Amino acid sequence: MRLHPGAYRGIGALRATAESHADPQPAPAWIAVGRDGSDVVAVRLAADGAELSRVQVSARDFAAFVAAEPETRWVWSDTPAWHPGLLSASVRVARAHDLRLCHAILRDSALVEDDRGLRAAREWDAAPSVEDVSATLFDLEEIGAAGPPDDIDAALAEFARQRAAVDASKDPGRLRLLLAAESAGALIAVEMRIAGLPWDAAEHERLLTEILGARPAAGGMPVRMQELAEEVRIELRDPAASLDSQPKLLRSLHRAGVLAESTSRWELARYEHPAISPLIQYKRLARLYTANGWSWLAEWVRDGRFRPVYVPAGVVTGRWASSGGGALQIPRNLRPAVKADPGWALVVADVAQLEPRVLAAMSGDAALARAARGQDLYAGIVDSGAVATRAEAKVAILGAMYGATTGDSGRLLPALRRTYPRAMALVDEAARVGQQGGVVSTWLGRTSPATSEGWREVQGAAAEPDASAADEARARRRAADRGRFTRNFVVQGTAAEWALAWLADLRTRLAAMPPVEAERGAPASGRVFATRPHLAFFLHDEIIVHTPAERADEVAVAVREAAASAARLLFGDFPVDFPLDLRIAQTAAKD
DNA sequence: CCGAGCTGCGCG
DNA sequence: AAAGCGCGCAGCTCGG
Repeated sequence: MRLHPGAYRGIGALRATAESHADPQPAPAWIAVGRDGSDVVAVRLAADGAELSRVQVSARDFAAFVAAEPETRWVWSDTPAWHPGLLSASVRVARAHDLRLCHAILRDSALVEDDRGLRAAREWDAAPSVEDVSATLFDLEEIGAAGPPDDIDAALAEFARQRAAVDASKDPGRLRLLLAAESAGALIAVEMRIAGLPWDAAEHERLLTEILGARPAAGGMPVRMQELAEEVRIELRDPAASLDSQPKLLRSLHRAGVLAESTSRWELARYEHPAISPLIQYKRLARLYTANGWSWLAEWVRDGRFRPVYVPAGVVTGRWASSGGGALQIPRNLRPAVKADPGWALVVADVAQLEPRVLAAMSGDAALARAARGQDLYAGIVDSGAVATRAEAKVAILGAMYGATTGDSGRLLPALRRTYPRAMALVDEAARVGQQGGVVSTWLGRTSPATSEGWREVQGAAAEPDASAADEARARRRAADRGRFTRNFVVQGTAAEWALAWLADLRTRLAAMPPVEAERGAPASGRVFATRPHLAFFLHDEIIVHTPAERADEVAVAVREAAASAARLLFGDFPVDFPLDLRIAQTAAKD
């Protein structure tokens, strides 16, 4: 699995960071920073890592110091601990190296030959810093404890370890690319929280009232929910039936002759009973009410912006997680509330079927890549004759990536194996390795966690001569679970890398666009972003850019070019498309 | 009263 | 129609 030789051409910031000190051209400088009381110590580093100079800057002068070094690559402990302060001073760095995130990658990467130094540096296994101090007194202790070390000596020592690990690794090029993309993502995560997602609270309330009925006066349930609950109780002939407690509801259903084993929607739907339909409706509304109702709106939307905390690499596969506000779960029916400011527009884009396309590319499966040539990969699979319908193609591909063994999906896998042997071999091999306790890696070298002690104990117990049938069954089950995890890891993780490259490249393109006049700005987006297009949302394979309306077409081009760059950066000239569904609109409503 | 664990459901 | 991956969050139950 060599990286395509052309992979580093033409990609701006990512490329510059990725090539780093191996580049024969004079590269932009590295400057590592650390805190010393309220001052900042900045150390300029030569290409070989030697210290060139050291200065001490007061906190108030730090932003100006950074602003004077536009080409510099800043090496810092943890992006949330450094970037917000610069942004609030209207300074935006082009490139950074996030020591905490890069530590986690290199510590576990199978490409790193000797990870002993990194493993010993346990202080870098810290959780990310929490920079928002609008916290309660109770939370403050946690904030003090959070984050990796932020002094200059720790930063320099860790940076030296990381460079040595990369230089001695099996594939420095890939790892540099991954570290650059990860660090760019860390910048973007902070920037998107500060800019926020433009959110029309009035439209949100209108939708709530339309769906749930009038807002309760004090602590009560919305009207429509009350009505549905009443209807359920009447149909169950159980005036006291509780709809919000799973065990109680189950007992009520049983008394009414509905012998469901759970109260989940798909199971209830199988029963014929007049209480079922209003109950399912009630549950749908209750979900909206509790997860994204008026309380959510009051807590999370300020000044027309939803500002979640994004957590880069919060998922082991490298996907982002989020903390607070459920940013990764905004329900489709609330998307009309995502609305551009007056005079501004949204550019909403997502990649159609990102994961199977990534699988085609990383496995070098030309047949799957051919099926992926058009806008709809599933239609392409039908055309290849592997399966009969688009629905089958979808369930088969998902099953291949998730490790389905039964049902429609499992039944279709043999056909998929015949038609796409290389793609299937890649995921099957990932599953085999994981099942046997090994680790697997993404395209750029992020590696799955080692087995846990508990997992190894279960496997060990089953291997004993006196192991019971139950021991063996448990071990087989746990091994299969892990196989499905590693099978999915390589695809989900590589898709996350593609998305990071897309984001990073787009960020650079947007930053290069000329600003609009201040009076046409969007002040709620923050000083740095108020007058120019900026990323406002990211979710695995989807981005939303908030832009002055007259720049929307230009932004759309940039979004497409960034996707093409990401594909080239990861997979070189391998012929696989990553087509975007892209629209320019006032709202993010899905059609 | 608090926290862990479970269930169910939203997103990809 | 609901098996197979990854999450976060709300509400409930139950044990301490």
